[in-house]
Amino acid sequence: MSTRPAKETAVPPEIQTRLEAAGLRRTLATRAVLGLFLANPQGTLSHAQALASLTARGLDINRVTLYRLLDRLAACGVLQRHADDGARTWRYGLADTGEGLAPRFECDACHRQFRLTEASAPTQAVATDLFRTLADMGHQGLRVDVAIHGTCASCVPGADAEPEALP
Amino acid sequence: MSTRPAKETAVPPEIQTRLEAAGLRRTLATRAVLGLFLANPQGTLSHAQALASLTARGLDINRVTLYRLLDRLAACGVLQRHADDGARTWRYGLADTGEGLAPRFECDACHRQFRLTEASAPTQAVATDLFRTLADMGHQGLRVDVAIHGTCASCVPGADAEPEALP
DNA sequence: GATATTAACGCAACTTGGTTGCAATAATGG
DNA sequence: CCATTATTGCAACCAAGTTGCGTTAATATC
Repeated sequence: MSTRPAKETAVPPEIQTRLEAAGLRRTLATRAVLGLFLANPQGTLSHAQALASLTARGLDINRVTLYRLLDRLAACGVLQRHADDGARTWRYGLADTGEGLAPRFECDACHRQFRLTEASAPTQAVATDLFRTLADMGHQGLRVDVAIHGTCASCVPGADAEPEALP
Repeated sequence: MSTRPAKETAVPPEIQTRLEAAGLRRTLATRAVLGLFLANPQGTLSHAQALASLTARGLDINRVTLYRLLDRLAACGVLQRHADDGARTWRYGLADTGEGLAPRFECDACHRQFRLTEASAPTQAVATDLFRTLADMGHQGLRVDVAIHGTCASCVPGADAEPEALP
């Protein structure tokens, strides 16, 4: 086990820009949390999961601090926050950077989530379609959120290991 | 103001069936709540909203009772429950009966929601597409939930009346 | 490098939406 | 009418998230 601090995942310029634009300070916690999400760009984390990961890495961050940090990152567009259907919690994930509007898969069993980037094209098409319909009705559509609920591969009965549901 | 009890909206056979299949009893509360949703089939209600409506109609139902009743109705497939992105609450609406998978519109300002039945066809198409992709990946997709976030017509700046955000 | 400014932090108390245990009621089936 | 069992109401409880406030530490400026 290395004695050096965990290697920092490189921060994409896209994100770097947003951080600076919002005037966020580069604290230990900020970098750690950012690294957490960059390590698994398609996944999402609940506050509890993130806290657990940080603690596991030796970082002792106050839970309130983490709440606020996640909020801040979401506010400046680096993270995206949405309610978890199933658990009554928020989930955070890296905000969609490119064009594609990727649908999310949400496992009803383990509550894990991940973006299905490969399926973003058709979704995008429907989205623009919907926006048009809405505009005609006088509403203003801002974003479309496509969530697929089901059982993920590793939770399907018969899979190797059935991961325990995380908070 | 009439002294007769509020007229009961006719319960569609589809729903009737599910109620009986689950062996639910036809209590005052059950009928009242059902009527609440049947009165506005496209809309959704939070627990708080439903309770307020019931109270406004003179029904004095315990908040816990309502929680449980809503749960029961959702469990037997009459209602559909999903987390409200924005408020940290559940929202209930009549379950989709027919084929069409209607996307939901969710107003960020007043938190009201309603189904866009007219836009269900293209959404359905994408859904079946997604299911196939997911199946190939080893997941078991069960249902797709399309939510559009935005500002509804009556909350768009310049509208006649801006309804206050409801809990 | 020293200093001022202010974002970020940690703690404790609080709020909200929802859940649980249990005794009292009231639909339904016979 | 009686037995059975779903449903109700109450009170206490719980988990996730929020707020107020004094302290710490990035960043900017000298």
